[in-house]
Amino acid sequence: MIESMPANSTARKTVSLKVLAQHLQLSPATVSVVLNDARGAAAIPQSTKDRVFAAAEKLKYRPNFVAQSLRKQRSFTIGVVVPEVSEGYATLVMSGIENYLVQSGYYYFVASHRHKPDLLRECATSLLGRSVDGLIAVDTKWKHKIPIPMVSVSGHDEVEGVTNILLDHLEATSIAVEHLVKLGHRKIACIQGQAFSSDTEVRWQAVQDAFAKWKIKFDPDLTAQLTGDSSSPQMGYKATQTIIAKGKPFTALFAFNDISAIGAIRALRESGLLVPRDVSVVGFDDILSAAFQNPSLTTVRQPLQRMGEIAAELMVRRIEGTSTAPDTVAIVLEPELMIRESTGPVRSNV
Amino acid sequence: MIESMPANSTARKTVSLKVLAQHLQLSPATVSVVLNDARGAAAIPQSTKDRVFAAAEKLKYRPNFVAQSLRKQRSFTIGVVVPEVSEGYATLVMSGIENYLVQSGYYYFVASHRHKPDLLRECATSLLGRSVDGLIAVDTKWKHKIPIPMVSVSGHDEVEGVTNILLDHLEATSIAVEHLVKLGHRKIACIQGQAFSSDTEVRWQAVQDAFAKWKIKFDPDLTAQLTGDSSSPQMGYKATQTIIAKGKPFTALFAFNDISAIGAIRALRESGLLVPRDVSVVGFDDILSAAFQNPSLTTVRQPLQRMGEIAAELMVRRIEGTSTAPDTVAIVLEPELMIRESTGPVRSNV
DNA sequence: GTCTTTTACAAAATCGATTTACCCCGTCTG
DNA sequence: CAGACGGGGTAAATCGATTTTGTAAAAGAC
Repeated sequence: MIESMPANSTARKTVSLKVLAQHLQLSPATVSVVLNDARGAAAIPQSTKDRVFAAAEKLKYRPNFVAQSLRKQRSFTIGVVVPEVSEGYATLVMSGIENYLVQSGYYYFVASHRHKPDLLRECATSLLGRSVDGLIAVDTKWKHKIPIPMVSVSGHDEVEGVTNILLDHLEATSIAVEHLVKLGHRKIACIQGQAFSSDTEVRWQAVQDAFAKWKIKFDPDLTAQLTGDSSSPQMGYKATQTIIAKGKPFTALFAFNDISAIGAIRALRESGLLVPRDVSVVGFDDILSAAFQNPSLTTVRQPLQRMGEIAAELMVRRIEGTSTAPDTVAIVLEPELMIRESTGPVRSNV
Repeated sequence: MIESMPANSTARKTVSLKVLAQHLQLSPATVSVVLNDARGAAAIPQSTKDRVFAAAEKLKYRPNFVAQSLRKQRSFTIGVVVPEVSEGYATLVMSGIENYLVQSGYYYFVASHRHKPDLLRECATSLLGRSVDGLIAVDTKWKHKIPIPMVSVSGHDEVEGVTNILLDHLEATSIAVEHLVKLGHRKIACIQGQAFSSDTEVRWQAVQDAFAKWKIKFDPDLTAQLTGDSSSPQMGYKATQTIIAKGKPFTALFAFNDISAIGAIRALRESGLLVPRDVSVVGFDDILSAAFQNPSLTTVRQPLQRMGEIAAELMVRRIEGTSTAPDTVAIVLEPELMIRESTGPVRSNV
């Protein structure tokens, strides 16, 4: 440290408003007003404005985001709470959220709670502490009211101030069951979601309704629930094994989601049942790899990416106060049945 | 607005340091010193400290993060740049990054560039503008020097100040080819990665080396490159079709990654080739669904989640100045061959 | 008993913006 | 010619912390 710092040091400090103003022989206030075209900017002559813009450009002035946030009490950041980052469901929604947010100048923090209630509470408060402008919860049960706007994707709890974005589950299960029924299936096994999943209860109720509607007899022995808190196909694999172990015949299986359907197909295959020859399998979600399974998966498509986009849009609208809708409202999206190879007509000679 | 605000309004402002101090009849400075156990706290008697802590607890004082960031010139936020959010590769790395970051009190912004160079530049500057403390690039080619610490996962460019985390590609391709050779394969087709993928070049070179090492003749006709900028299996499907169309026989296929391997299997099946009976297929990455394909995928496992964790750890160490390693350094991880159902011995009667 | 320390705090500067409230000067109006 | 008005700005407050510096009073040293 004997030598003095060379003048042309590469460690160029970022220019602040103050140095920009000094350089212009103006006050920071004026420069700020001009750059933001704030009220009062009308009084500044165009010549001065041009000088300001030119200098800002030349010195590459970028307002400090943190300082701006502090002053404006807005962070242009929203928190996204998901069960797990490395999961097809959540990432599709996140991708939709991002699509919308980038174009609106927002960023987002992701926090995952791994289905642990205390972790959920913790990441909520820690996001709040980070001054996010809003919270989007994905596939997460949420009971509390929070002091900032909140949008919930596939949350089914009605909480004050929370906008829900959901799939039409009645329609979803109905078209799936209808598809199976029209293929001749009557004995339909079911995989129920994990207790912690926000869709489990609603979807299960909808399945019962669809069974009733299509006059399918409901058999508890043809049902198993996903266990464990991972989202690996392993869980669907195990669930299917327990159903098979009961020994009751069935010709179709309606899985809670694609991940479990994939595991189910493996379990079926290992016990000598071919899909779709012996058992037709229907999944749920239409994750990216569903179309490329072997056999490719017939599944109920949730427009997950779209749901993310809508969530983000609603969020931004609520934050910026341009929302016309009441805060607590539900947006219902329609499912689409993707018919692929994993379902087929029931074999009459079995 | 005629009635005055009720005293028990639910709109409780968050308590700032100032109101906490007022409540304690102390100055903000003192309270801050106590709460942060800063130098000078030694002089404060325990009784006062206790009062401060108690009041902070009672009023639920949470320091304003934005204000803290502004003052400390540290945002405890790092930027993560990925090609695409909804992609198995990136999400696994992200999940590892998150694992480490939460426990260190950091959050992260995700920005995706969809392989567009201008978008990449843009999201870099916009993250910089958000005052992130560091940048982690995942599967992204990076040429520029930036004024903050940077860690690159699977980046192969040597840039000053950038820490690289990479897989031992020589070993990776070697064990894969060895596996195929030992099964009797000699005619091995290859799917090359997209030009924009950061691993493409290195891996391709490594494949050539492995072929030389195991004395496999390299045939350009048994090679196709992934096209398009999506990461769907569709690309592997098309690539495989072009290889098949050439009409040259082959008994094994080494795909650039699992996604393309999945598409490849479909293309093979559609042209009447069974996996692994007629053609063995090896993937790369070991994404979550690889084990649950049908047939399950033999693949070279990259410890993606671990790589994310290491990236995050290095990043935090560099930010906090506790890194012992030089900034520009490469961490090399070892691959693992996951042998599953998609590979088998070559049939002698073909 | 004076001088120096230590104790126990508080005032004020700072981080980098935004925003409110003025101020000065010239011109126009009555 | 006094007062109003508008053009062209600036000083100072503010957001909510941290940090440096300062300063009374009490305690200890000699």
